Amino acid sequence: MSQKTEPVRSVKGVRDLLPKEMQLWQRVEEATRAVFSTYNFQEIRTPVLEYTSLFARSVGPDTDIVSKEMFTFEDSDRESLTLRPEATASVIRAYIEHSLYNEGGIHKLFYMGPMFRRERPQKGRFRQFYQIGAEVLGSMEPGTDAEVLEILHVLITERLGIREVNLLLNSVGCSECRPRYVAALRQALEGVKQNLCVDCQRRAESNPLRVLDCKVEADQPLIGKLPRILDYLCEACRLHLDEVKKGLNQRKINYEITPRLVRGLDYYVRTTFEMTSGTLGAQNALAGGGRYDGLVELLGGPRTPGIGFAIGEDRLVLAHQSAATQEAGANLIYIAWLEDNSLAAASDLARELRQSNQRVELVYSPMKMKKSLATANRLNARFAVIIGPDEIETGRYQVKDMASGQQEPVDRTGIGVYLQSRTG
RNA sequence: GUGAGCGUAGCUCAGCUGGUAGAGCGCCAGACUGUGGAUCUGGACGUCGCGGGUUCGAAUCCCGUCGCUCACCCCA
Repeated sequence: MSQKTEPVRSVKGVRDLLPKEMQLWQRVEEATRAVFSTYNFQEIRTPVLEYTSLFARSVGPDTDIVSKEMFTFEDSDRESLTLRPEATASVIRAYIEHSLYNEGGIHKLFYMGPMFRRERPQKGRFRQFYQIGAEVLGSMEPGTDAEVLEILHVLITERLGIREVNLLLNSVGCSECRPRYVAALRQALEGVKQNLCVDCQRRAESNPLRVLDCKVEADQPLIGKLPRILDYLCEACRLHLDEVKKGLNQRKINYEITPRLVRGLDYYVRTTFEMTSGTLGAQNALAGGGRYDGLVELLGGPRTPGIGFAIGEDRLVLAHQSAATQEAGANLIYIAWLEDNSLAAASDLARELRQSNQRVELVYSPMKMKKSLATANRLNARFAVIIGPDEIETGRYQVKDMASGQQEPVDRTGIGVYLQSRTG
């Protein structure tokens, strides 16, 4: 009889952002643009689709992102394409491809948009997620690092009022000093690794730095005794870190030096950081980033220092949610018409009000007064304009303030001004 | 990739040890024929995720499967 067809549905780990939640997203994005603008950052948009080799070369072939989390497929001309898992590589690619370095000076760029990683979804983690990011190209000054961190701080804690925020700071050294540290770490692990969890035993071989990131309680005492990268930094890296710390102190931005902070992308050098919030659940990283002085060169451009960060917008919205409420129909004007012959007058008025940028709702189905006002109420309208035979005849429409219930007749010709002055 | 929990009305959920489906909210209508948010009355809406098994009988028990959620992992 009624054989129901299987309804279509969305792909695992991706989701629709419905109008109700989009308000929050819009507010977050507006604040973001405003902040970036004050620091004279300019927006850049790069494609979602890139050649796979871009990420293999920049992010690193042995990272989790590249080795198991990318949406990669072969195009019909046999080219391997990938849905971007992050945007720094793309921004650098664009910087090189369009020879922006020839313009001279420092490039300060920001972007926002969807990224894709094929992970198992959970709270704050999706397969299509959104990042807001910034990249500064052409400055190796520690003052730049401090300003980049200042932007994060201003946006997240000051502008968006997110609570329980921690800024974790570390230096992962450079190509000169990091290998020395990794060697020392490997050696130290040889002695103790049989007492660590199975994951750590594996990491000790494949990626010793990852051991530092282990969260297993029983492993902590042993990990605490491992060599610290800060003790192995070369002179230049140590000075750089000191200057960044000074910059943060001067700005009165709280941070925590975290020698165990390791980033999941291979291109980072020197300054690395992460911002977490206790309001988020297990996936508590709100933003992360660092310096990547060798990346532009690695991707075929001129030697150019860089630093940047990426904020997880989904998580930012999640954390922002607590403090946010906004009525749907702010300043909405609802037009309640009563008889067929008043519809024309209603739609004329609607068009006129809209021309002066007022938000107007006009429903075309005929309704009784009672239902019409109930609709206005549900839409959370600020005013209802009542137009019926009496109003048409007198040329004065009833304007009702929905909050107070008060209403008064207003001259047809003066309605625009009347409403304008009351809805701001 | 691994583990745990959960899939019943638009939403939130109840339904004990098997007897064939309920509440609240929401929605629609009326009480109130040109005045909303309160109240009352009535109404519509369910392949009980899907498939199979056990049984006279399954939302309930068993197996499988799909989906969602959270956690591990990893990261933003």
